[in-house]
Amino acid sequence: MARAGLTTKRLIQAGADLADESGFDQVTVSALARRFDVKVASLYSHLKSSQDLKTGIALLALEELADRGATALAGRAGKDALIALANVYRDYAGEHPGRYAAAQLKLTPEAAAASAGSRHSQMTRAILRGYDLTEPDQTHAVRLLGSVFHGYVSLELSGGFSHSAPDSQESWTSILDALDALLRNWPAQQ
Amino acid sequence: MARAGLTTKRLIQAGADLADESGFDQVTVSALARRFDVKVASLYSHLKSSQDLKTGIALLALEELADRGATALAGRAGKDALIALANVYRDYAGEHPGRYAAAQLKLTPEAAAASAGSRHSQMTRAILRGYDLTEPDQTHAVRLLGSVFHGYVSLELSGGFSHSAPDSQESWTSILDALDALLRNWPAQQ
DNA sequence: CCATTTGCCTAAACCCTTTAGGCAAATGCA
DNA sequence: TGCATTTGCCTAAAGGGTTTAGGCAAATGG
Repeated sequence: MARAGLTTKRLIQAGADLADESGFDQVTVSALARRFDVKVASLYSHLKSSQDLKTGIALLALEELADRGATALAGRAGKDALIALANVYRDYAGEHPGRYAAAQLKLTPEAAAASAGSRHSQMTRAILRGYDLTEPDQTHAVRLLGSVFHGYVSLELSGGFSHSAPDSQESWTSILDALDALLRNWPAQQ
Repeated sequence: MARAGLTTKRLIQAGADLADESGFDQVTVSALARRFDVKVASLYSHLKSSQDLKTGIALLALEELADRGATALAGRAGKDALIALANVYRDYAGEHPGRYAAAQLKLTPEAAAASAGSRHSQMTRAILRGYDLTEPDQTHAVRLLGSVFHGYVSLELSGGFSHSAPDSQESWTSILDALDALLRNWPAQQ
């Protein structure tokens, strides 16, 4: 009988595609086995567990996002960079909702350390070089931007802004304008 | 044999407690049956499905959050109100992580319409009465605040800000200061 | 070309979901 | 109080996901 050519990498890629097509909660070892037309148990030579698969998809998504971010930031600064990175998150979530959902998984400390998580905060910090913030405000601003990007995209994805005026795109643009203004005029310590 | 006295309401309450104790993904009809020392099938007289249970927990959490918000906003305006409502979300998520996770469930349009969701946007809008914003900026600001509250709390809950200086509380305070400043100086249309 | 490694298989145990049908406790009405 | 009805929890069973153990055949390599 011919072999299917399974590898951990191919399984995680296919799992990510499955997540985008059917939702991250539909990602199961069984569904993946069906997709490769292979028996379920066969996947356990390549995956430690179902959790392992999900973590793999999360790490893949974080890498892809970081790669896109790095490309988007190249040659940009200030508001330009802010908008570019913000759109990376929003567009990625729109194109890959399952992968994006996976990226929200709570990782174990080890997995988190091995993830592209630090690249993400580095990128946000890079944007802030175009503004005049010093520590600890810079860290506060990194956390604010992370919160807005993640919060907005996740509310948009769960349908919070649909079917109500104004358009989500309009709010997004306006919010990025507002964040830029805020970063240029970060309030002094109270 | 004595009866256990199950009702839909009690089941959903217990499910919410279970979520807070063990995580929302550990909420199953089976686990709930064990908690009441009852056979699994018995719960299906009170719950349509496992999904129904989860939706019920989400709706409960949204109600509780809205109730806390209404209490916190009473008699407050401006920055005071902003801080009070923001802390409602953050504190609730800290005290009830499982319930908070449930509240992020993507609801069906019918469930969403029957939920306390609109109370939440009304509360945020109420805060903005203390600032000088007119439509459509007010809606943009509502969406920004929703994004920051949800985004920050969810990043904090998933461990994003732990084990790194400065303290999360410090960033939270600073971010709320910054949002207040931003709302007082919302940039004019570009 | 044969030995070893590797990959996918069958089999089986365990848990969660959901429906169908039954018996006993609670309720309500005379 | 006594009986009929309703209601609540039960047993049974089917279906699907996870995971481990052990086996055979295909690929690999000396």
